[in-house]
Amino acid sequence: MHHHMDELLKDLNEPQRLAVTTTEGPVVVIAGAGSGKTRVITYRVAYLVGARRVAPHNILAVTFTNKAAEEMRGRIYKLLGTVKLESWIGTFHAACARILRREADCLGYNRAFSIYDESHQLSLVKHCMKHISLSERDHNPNAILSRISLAKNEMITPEAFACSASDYFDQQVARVYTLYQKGLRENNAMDFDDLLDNALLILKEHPERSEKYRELFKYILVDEFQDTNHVQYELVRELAKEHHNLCVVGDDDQSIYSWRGANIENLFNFEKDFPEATAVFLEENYRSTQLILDAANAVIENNERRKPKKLWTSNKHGEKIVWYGAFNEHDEARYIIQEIGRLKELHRELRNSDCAIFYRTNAQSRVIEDELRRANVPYTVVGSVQFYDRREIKDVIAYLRVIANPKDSVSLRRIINTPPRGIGKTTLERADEFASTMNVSLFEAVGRASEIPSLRADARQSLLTVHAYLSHLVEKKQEVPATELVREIVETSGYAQMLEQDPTFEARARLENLDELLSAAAEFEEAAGDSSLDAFLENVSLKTDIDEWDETRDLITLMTLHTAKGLEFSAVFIAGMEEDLFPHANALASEKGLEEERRLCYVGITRAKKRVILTSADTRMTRGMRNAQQPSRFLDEIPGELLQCIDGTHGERVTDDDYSQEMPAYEGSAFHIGDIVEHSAFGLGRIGAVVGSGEKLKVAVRFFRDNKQRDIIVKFAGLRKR
DNA sequence: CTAGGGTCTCTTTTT
DNA sequence: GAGACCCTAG
Repeated sequence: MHHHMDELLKDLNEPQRLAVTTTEGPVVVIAGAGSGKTRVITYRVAYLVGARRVAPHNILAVTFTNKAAEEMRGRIYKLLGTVKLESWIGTFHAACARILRREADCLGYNRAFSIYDESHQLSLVKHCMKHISLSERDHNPNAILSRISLAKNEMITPEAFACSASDYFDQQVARVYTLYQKGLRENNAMDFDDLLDNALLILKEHPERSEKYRELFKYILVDEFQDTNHVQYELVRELAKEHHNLCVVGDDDQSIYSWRGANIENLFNFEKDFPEATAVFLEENYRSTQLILDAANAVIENNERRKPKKLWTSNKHGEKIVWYGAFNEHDEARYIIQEIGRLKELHRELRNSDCAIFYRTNAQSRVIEDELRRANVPYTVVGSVQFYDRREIKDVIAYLRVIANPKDSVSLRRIINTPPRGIGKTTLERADEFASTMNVSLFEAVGRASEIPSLRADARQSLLTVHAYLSHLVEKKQEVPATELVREIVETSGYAQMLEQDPTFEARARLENLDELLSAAAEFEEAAGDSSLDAFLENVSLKTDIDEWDETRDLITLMTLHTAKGLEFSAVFIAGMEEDLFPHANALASEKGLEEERRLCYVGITRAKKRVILTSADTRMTRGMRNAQQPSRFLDEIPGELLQCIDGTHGERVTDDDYSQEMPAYEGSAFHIGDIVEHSAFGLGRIGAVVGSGEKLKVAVRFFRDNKQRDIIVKFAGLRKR
């Protein structure tokens, strides 16, 4: 060990040191933004290993993203120098998957189980709905899926759910949920929620399998504790039962995942559940200027449900926060780009990678990207269309999944006719039918196509051919590394051929992406020292958005506010500071929803070290409609003396010549945003959006009578201006 | 069975 | 404005 532990502790302030050295018993650390939370966690692990001589494999450290885990691993390694770390550092989902690969056979899964991401889940839900003739038109599969997921977050089984389903919607959900869960089992698959649920099940009901983990994890650390859900909390409690050395770190003001089942109460209740817990508060901020903290504090103070605290810093006061009110979203984007250029000229040391643009919804990135591209400014978007979300990548991965787990019929369905092999809807339906009557997997049914009399001869042959092809790969998977399998699939499945025949630029890009997938597999193999297909697939399934981000490149970074949590930048731009966008309309129904939006705003502001630039637009195109926007209430919550307001809607605008063409849709018409109009049936209202022209001129009107917005086609409605 | 075109829905955030 | 999905013609 090249650091003396005393030396190490000198890097810490008083409360940080307390959080690091209180190794025995439960500890809760309330760590404000920028208060050195990561430092506390890494030093704590280093301290456990270095000073308390704890074996690394006796430590379980749970983070929110793989990237955070890797970073932590790297930092600890640096602190300790020579010690090789074989500790369990990773996300909840990764840790659970690791346990389940070993133990899930006692729940009736085999160790090659597939992990279903959202798109798999959705296809399974749709498949189940079809089975019971629920139309997708009347029942939104996404809504059903999220209801199911929330139930699973609470460990509510399909049976229990069915019993308590009171309204029509829940009753339908219950039917789907039952089938869905059955489907997962038949496919030897688990979704993200199952990873947690099943791990907990083993802990609670299979002590013979789980005792060793309680024993093993002498020290447990949980980061971002405010974003844990019920099951995660239970998991941690179970695991800590033996040794009680549980340290949780979190910040109630940064809880932003309640929609995913996260329960902020976990943090509030910790001291009740563990009365002997040591509580540590970290309120000294090392990241931002005092002015930025003042603004952030002012915003978050509007929340009722929080532990009162106030961030402070010894950093200097700093520049005012800028609010630029743009004419529209293009103007907004151009202002941001121009301002980054200005800042870079002003501060020579400022790099592109010191600047970040945050937004509430992924859709907002498109316009910003367009303008960045137009201005030739190098940028990267974290999340949204990630690499592993691309169609061709998903297709090849689906092949791999089928090979790893032939029972995975969701994946099989995806690729059975990609590239086209003459296996259409009817053929697949018949194979499906056979599978359920014979009670075998779809894969097996395909292999026994000769026994399905209703099939046409050519369809039967196609099924047998694809089955033989896949079986051949299944046999091969033991002998060759994952990289080799990827190469073979691309080359021999006809997938590459299909793309090569397609002359479009897009097909070319897809081919390149497949090469990229090969590199990714090779890279993983090298980094993990594991060339097995299962390991590669697990790595792919549990990837998080942020994991793909390469911050060493000098690019301006675009991401959602959610993804931004845990990061810091010199200059932070937050675009779309408008009512109904941020705070988002869907969150406004409840005070709780609004408070979460506010926390998101707090997260955004506190990412900044030196500068915060907030922008809003007067009108914005959403879903092909131009809408009038109001500035976000969060702007009002920042004290005026901390704000420098720039009105971009008059005078010197950041415009561009060929842009002015975008507006004619309503320039010529008699109806404008903001106009008061009268409708024969709905009465008076105010125009919020105008789209189209001539015959097709359509306006969205919010009527005063019921405050509801309706799309009105002017020609039919005989709308009159007042 | 496939391809292509037209129609419809959607957008909150993601492990 | 974009992707998913359905329908229809070959």
